[in-house]
Amino acid sequence: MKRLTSRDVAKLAGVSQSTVSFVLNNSKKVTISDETRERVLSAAKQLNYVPNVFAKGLKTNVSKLIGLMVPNITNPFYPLLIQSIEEYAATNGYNILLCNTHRKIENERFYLNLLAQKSVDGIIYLFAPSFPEELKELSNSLPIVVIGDRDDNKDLDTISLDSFKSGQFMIRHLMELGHERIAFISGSFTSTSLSKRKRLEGIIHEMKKHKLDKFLIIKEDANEREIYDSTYEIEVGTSLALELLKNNKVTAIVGANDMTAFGAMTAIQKLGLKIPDDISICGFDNIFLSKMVIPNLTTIDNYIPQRGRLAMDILLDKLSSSHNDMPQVCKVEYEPLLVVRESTGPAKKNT
Amino acid sequence: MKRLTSRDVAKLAGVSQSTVSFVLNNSKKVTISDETRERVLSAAKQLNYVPNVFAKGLKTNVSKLIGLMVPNITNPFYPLLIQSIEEYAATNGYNILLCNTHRKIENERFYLNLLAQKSVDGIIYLFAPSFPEELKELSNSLPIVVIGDRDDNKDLDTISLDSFKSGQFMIRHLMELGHERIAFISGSFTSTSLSKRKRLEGIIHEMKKHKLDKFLIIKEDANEREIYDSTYEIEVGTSLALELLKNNKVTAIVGANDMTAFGAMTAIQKLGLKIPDDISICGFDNIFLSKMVIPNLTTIDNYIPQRGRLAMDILLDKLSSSHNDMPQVCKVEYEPLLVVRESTGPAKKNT
DNA sequence: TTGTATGCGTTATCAT
DNA sequence: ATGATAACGCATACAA
Repeated sequence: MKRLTSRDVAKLAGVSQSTVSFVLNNSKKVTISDETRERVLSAAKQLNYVPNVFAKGLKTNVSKLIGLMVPNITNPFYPLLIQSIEEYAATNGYNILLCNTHRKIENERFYLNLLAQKSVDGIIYLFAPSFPEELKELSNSLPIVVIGDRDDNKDLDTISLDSFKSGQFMIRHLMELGHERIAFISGSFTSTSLSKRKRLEGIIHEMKKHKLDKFLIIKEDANEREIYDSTYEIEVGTSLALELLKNNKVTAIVGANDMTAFGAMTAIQKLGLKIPDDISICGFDNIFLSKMVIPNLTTIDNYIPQRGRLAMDILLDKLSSSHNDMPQVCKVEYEPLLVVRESTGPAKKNT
Repeated sequence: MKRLTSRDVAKLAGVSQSTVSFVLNNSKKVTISDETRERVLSAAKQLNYVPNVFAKGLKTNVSKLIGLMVPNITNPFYPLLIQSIEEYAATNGYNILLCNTHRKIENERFYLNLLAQKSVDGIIYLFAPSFPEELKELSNSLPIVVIGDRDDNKDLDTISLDSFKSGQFMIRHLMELGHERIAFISGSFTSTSLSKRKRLEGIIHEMKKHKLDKFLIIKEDANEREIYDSTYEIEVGTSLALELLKNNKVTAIVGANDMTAFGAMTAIQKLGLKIPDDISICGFDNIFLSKMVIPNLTTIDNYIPQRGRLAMDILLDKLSSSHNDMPQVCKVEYEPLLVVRESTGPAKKNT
């Protein structure tokens, strides 16, 4: 059973192989009589003909493949992003090549090489790339879009969201509720977790503005653990919160993200404290769990699906528009959105 | 800037193009002097030569691509599976082509065609395929492995786990704790959720064995909703549990999976009941969240990472072993493992 | 409007 | 041990 080719279709339809190619590609440069077109089409259907990607690619140099660099697929934040990208890609005939880096630079390196080999048509990064210069260079030959934080990189197309502002927004919200003694807890800052860092900077900036920065406590996990699943983020939240509340009086805890906030909630409940009566808690990301836990978590929405689709949109745009007519770098920034739920309330007065 | 080819490497190394091919592929049929080999290798490195996949594929018909059919990537159950598969695939030079079907049969159809076009080297299904006959046919030309439930399909390689037993195990556990009035709650059974159905069957079977089946209450969500993210499973758990507890006296609730169980926990807490003192609750899947919530959830472990790796192992095996020497169907079954945690306890006596 | 002919960059067979 | 050469299946410039 040998694979059938366009030549077989041609034979059945009684035309030449090139005519088959014209018909099947809807070639505009050539006009085909309706009758031959019909014959070719039905012959192709009858034989269940599927063009050979390799031969096609060899001529056209397009693979209809998009490489997707993901830091950690088990963190619920990313599947949402992946889903929106994948769905949109599929409807446009593109497939997603999944590259889960585990936030390790050597994996990123590995996949970058692999993607080059597979000659993907484009790459989407869901985190700040570790080799920006190299990617900039690469972006001359294939479109690359980064979904990440503001200033993740100067020279690449980026769909960003200003995490600095996210931090500010959250603190403003807490201050309006009367909170002054606030703690920020976070897992260790890896090189790829720019967002966390920026959130903290925003927080510090806002606290300073009101001369309250001496009341800010920052708890960061010391051990640089391997992050293999998001259990880590939750555990860190629990342990840091427990440690924190042993020695400090705070009226609000800000988690570096929702997962860490969940961990902290667990700790608080363990200690028999009430949220938000005794202590307010909030996170970042607005992952779906944040509206499922009790109490619902106050958080910052990052426009995940929207950004995913936009990234794919930009990619498709560059792919279609003959590739070299818009050399300028494209930057889009979303404004973070505060989502107030049940886990934050007025600061407890007496302490 | 035109792409460089093996011919360029040959020129630089001062050998013929075919020699380059021999060296780079470590061809066993031919012996190359160490000196030429060295020259070719260094020339390739110097030029940063990357072989063209299309040309290579055209000759060899291998893409080093594995299609991965996933029902719903936002359900935390799947990223774990995906991760183990992807990681193992990558170390063997294979890439994962992600196909998120949203549990819709038309998407599955769509992706199946797409995968054929991309000429993947193999396919892994993470759910019971909707077109088993077609896949059986397909499996003559490329390996297909299903990770799913026992009897998901007769004729395909399957890494299964007997969900019927899972149901039995759970009921036995609850009966040992003295529970007799038990409720099972579940989202609507779609065609692709065989596991849920089997779990329920196991539950019913075990209850019948002890003549307790008239004390079993089954709550299934009526509306066939579009499942776009796993929020659904949680919400269903909450609403069904609320409804259930309004009219019925039960001492234990079994969720169709961990997510649904979480939802039920939320409802129970809302009603001011204590887990497990007033009511026991348990789920299936042992997703990472089940050991993070308070109280920890009693559940059934499904050996997710192990099964993922095994699926990839089988695929790799079939890919390497010249493809036709083991025509028999491969079936592996894992035994479900009961994981007892805090959410189940002795049945409340007085009611 | 359709058919002929060529080349894309490999691999692999056959000479040398 | 190495080089010339013929496919692989398709797209496309050119001829008819």
